[in-house]
Parts: sequence; C-alpha cells; structure tokens
Amino acid sequence: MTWIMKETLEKHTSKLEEHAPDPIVKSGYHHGDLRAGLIEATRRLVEERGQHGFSVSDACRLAGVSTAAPYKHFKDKNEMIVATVLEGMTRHRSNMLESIKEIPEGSPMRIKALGREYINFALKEPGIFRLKFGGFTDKLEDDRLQSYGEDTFGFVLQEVAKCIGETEINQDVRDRGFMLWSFVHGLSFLLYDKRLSDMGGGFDLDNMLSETAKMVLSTEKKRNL
Amino acid sequence: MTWIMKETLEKHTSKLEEHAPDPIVKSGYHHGDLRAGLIEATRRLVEERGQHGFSVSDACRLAGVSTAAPYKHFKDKNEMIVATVLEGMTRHRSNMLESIKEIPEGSPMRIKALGREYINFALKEPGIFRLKFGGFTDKLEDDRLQSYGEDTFGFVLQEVAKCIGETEINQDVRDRGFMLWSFVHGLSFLLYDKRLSDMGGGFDLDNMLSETAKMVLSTEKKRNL
DNA sequence: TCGTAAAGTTAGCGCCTCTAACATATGTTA
DNA sequence: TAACATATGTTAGAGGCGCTAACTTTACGA
Repeated sequence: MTWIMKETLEKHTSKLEEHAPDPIVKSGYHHGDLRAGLIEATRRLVEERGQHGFSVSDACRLAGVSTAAPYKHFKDKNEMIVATVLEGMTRHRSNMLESIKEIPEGSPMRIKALGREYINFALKEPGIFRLKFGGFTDKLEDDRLQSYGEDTFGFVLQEVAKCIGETEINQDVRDRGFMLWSFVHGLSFLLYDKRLSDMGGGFDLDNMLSETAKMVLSTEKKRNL
Repeated sequence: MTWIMKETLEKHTSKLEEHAPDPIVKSGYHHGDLRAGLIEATRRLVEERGQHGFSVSDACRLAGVSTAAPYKHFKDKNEMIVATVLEGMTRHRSNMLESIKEIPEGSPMRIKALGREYINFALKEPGIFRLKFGGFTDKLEDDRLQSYGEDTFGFVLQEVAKCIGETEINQDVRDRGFMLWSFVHGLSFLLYDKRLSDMGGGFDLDNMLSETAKMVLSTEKKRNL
C-alpha cells in the first residue's frame, strides 16, 4: 500500500470526499497501485451506497484520478467489478478456513462454523455478497469467479464427507452439501433483507445453524436423496 | 389489452424490435394503457437480457413511445421497476396458491408444493426474481413490496402450523417456517446460478424438497430452536 | 361544444461509460 | 548515463441514459 493521503485536492474535490473517511488518492503523476486503489474504492462505494450507488466516475474521484485512468487497468466497468468481487471472495474464503481451525475434523460443528462465517460475511459486506450472487451474476460469469466458487464448494463437500463417514464424494454427500449450502445461502439473503427484525424475540441463529447441521448430517441415507 | 402491433415503425425502429418477438406499441397519439405496456416491456427486457440489460429508454422503444412518456406514469425508473416486480410477485403468489389446491390441509406435501412453485418461478422468471430479492432491494424498499412479502410468509407460517399441529404462530412455527423459506430461497438462487449442472446425475429436486419438508416438520421441538 | 386535464411530444441538461490522442514517468539497455 | 520503449497518467469528446420543462394533442364531462 503505497498510496498517501492528500490534504488538499485541488481538482478532484467533491461531495464524495467529504463523507469518505479515508480517501485513496495518488501523490504525484503516477498513483503507485491504481488497480488496487480502484478495487478498494469500488468496495467502499458498494458497501456505503449499495450495489447501484457506484460508478466508475465515483471510484475515480475517490482514488483521485481522472475518469479515463481505470481503462489502463480494466477492460471496462464490469471487469472492475469482477476484480472487486474476486478480492472479496478471497477474504470470504480465508475467513471460513480460519473459523474451523480449532474444531476437530468430522464434527458437524465444523460445518456449522463454516455456515456461520458464510453468513457473517454476507451481513458484514452485503454489497460485495450481492454483487457476487444477487445481481450482476449473469454478466459476471467470469471463469475465475466460477471456479473459485466451485473450489470452495468442493472443500465443503470434503468436510461433509468426513462428518458422515464417507471416503469419497458420492451423490449422498453432494446432496447433503447442497442442502446445507442452499440453507445458509438463503439465510444470508433473508437475514439481511429482513434486517433480523420480526424474526421473533426467541430467534437464535447459532442454535438454528447447529441444529440444522446436525439434522442434515445425521439422518440416514434416503432412498433417492 | 388495447395495444395493437404496428407493422412499420418509422421513427422508433431499432435493433430492439428486430429481436423482440412481440413489440407493444401504440396505435395513435395515445397508447391505450402505457403504464401496463411499460411494465410488460420492462419485464421482457429484464428476462431477455438480465437485470441490467434494461433501461427506461429501451422500454420506451419497445412500447413505441418517446423517452419522456414514462414520467407521466411513474415517478422515476425505480418506481417503474417496483411496479414490474409487484406484478411478478402477484403472479408468483397466485401460482403458489394454485399449486396446493388439491393437497389436503396439514400435509407436508403442501409445504413441498409451495416450495416447488417458489423455485419454479425463480427459474422461469429469474430476472424478476432477482430484481425482487437479489439486487435492487436496497432501493426497492417499497412498502407494497415489503408487506406483500410479509403476507405471503404469514400464509406459509399458517401452513406450517397446521402441519405440526399448532393452533397459533409461536416461535417454533416461525423457526421452522424460516428454515424452510431459507432453504427454498437459497435453492432458487443456486439452481439458477449453477444451471442445474454439476449437481450429479442422481440429483432429484422434488425428492430433496419432499424429504426436507418432512425432516424439518417432523423433528421434535428443540429446546431453543 | 367547448374547456380542462390527461397523456403524449421535442429539446436539452448533467452525468455516465468508454475511446482517441497526447503527456509524463519509469526502468532497461547500449 | 543517455535515450528510448513502455506503462500509466491526462484532456477532449462522442454517444447514451435519466429526468425536467415547455409545448401539443386527445379524451371526456359540464
């Protein structure tokens, strides 16, 4: 991170910087790492104003460069978003891996912890989460994003297999893994949309996750499930 | 429906109409029902090109009116989208109600059928579904949308209560309902994103839904769940 | 039938994405 | 170390979009 903060912005001053806590601007003619700077600016904007309160121009103002500068680093707006989402997914995955470090292998609590961390991210960084899964997906069919997601799911399947004592990823493992993923994925959207309100006072997310993990992982193998 | 199709469009001809199977254009100076025409145009565009392949201008071209016309009917673009989503949700709900007509009350198969229809809609009209749940939600906090969703969830909770022999909507009913909704909601996203591929050859959605409904509705009440 | 309101139109402002042409640093090689 | 090639900035501007203002056409009820 070689960007420095500039006290006075002669040309690029705007309403934006007044509210942005920590503008990422360049020092001289060159920026240092504009690519990373734009990704960070995009991330902030998406979180602060939602998926659509974002424009390339806004990101440029935040980064303190002209509106043509990004096109030296990204093909177009879409690629800028892909890069930002990819950065978020990288953190998302490493958070998940971190969260199970101390939980013994084969325990459903590992699955529970992974789900909990999945939801944590969705609630902490709803902008990025929705950018990945909710909206732009049609256009965002970037190979890197696709395979990144598949890798992560593959990891979860291995965890599921260990929990139910299977040595290979068979259909039963895939079904259970997909059920759990669907459940947690749906929760990630609905908890945010409903803002954790009208869930009733007795709502306990951690308990629900634990019970669901145990339930899905403990039922005997169904005929065709 | 009073719109007529025009064979020749002198002014508003564009690439758009070449591909649109069924343009909704006006006959004379007035349109007949431009509000409905724009909603229909928006719906088509969103389905054909995804959430973001849509603009007010595009909808105008499809409807055969000038780009200023919509503002006699909608405050802004957002209101146009809200109206389109609301129209979709109305159909969504009536599909769901229709799907359980012949299934006996109190049967988990009613819950299964509701879930199946929920997913059907998400797969048949992914544009509208994502418009409602995936992307614009921040902006779409329209009271009508909000309360419409809550009404539908309330209905599902009543069904859940009947299935587990409760007479009132208590926390246990809410938890089970929310679990089922989350599961089905997550499935709706993931099935579309993954295009039903790499689910494994033995994947059987209907069976998974049935088994999940039975599982969630049959487990005894948990201490704190 | 006639006047008013509803529902169209054109013109245009400001913002956005993205390109072309030009300017300035950086860093490798003679 | 000078000089050139390349990377990374800049300004100018085309074309599209959202939306408004001011004007025009049509429909309909007194």
